[in-house]
Amino acid sequence: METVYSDMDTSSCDYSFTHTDDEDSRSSLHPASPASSCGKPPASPAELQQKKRRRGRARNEATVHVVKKNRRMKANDRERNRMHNLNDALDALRSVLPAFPDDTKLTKIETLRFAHNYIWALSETIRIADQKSRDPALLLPGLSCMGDAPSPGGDSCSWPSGASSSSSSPSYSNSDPGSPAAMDDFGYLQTDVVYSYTNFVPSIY
DNA sequence: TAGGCCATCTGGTCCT
DNA sequence: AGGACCAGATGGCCTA
Repeated sequence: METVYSDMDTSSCDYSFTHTDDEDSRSSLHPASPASSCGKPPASPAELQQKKRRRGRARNEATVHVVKKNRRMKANDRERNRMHNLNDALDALRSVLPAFPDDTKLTKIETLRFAHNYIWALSETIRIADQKSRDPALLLPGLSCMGDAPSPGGDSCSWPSGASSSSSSPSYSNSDPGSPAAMDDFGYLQTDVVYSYTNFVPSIY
């Protein structure tokens, strides 16, 4: 794409710039046409004087233009860095989330939704464990898999709908079958938390 | 080839 | 005034 910068006094044939995206990175401005090639007859001293003034103004505008351009480039640079920081944070988030067997990198939106649901699952686990520690006799129906001995088969473990008045099921439930994380054999059984999480995965994703 | 995801640019707005 | 943040536009790459 080429943009023509000609916000100067065009009648003077001075300082008309062409600009391409490539040139942006090099911060170059090209005079499109030399001032002497306007094909006009020689001007009177008064006209020359006026022309000089106009050219001075054009130079000022050219300076303003260059300043603006430099400011834009700096802003672009900052924006780029900002987005890189954001991506680094997303990578850090991915790194603390359980990895998937097929090593598929979660997309940005998937990472955020996954993290949201994962946090929810963990807090549910803590809450239920806390409840159980206070009253061991308390057995929550539908959470039989949350005990001390998770069944590796991961059979009918599921999160009870409305297990608590203080908890709500994750709002981000993407059950898109085409999603890279929709997997069947997710066999990480390191802790109860992870176990409950892994059993939860099919429904949170 | 369409659709999804991503990086980058850009202009506007808000904040310090 | 300058930087941070945001959202829209655009183009490239990849995959079904």
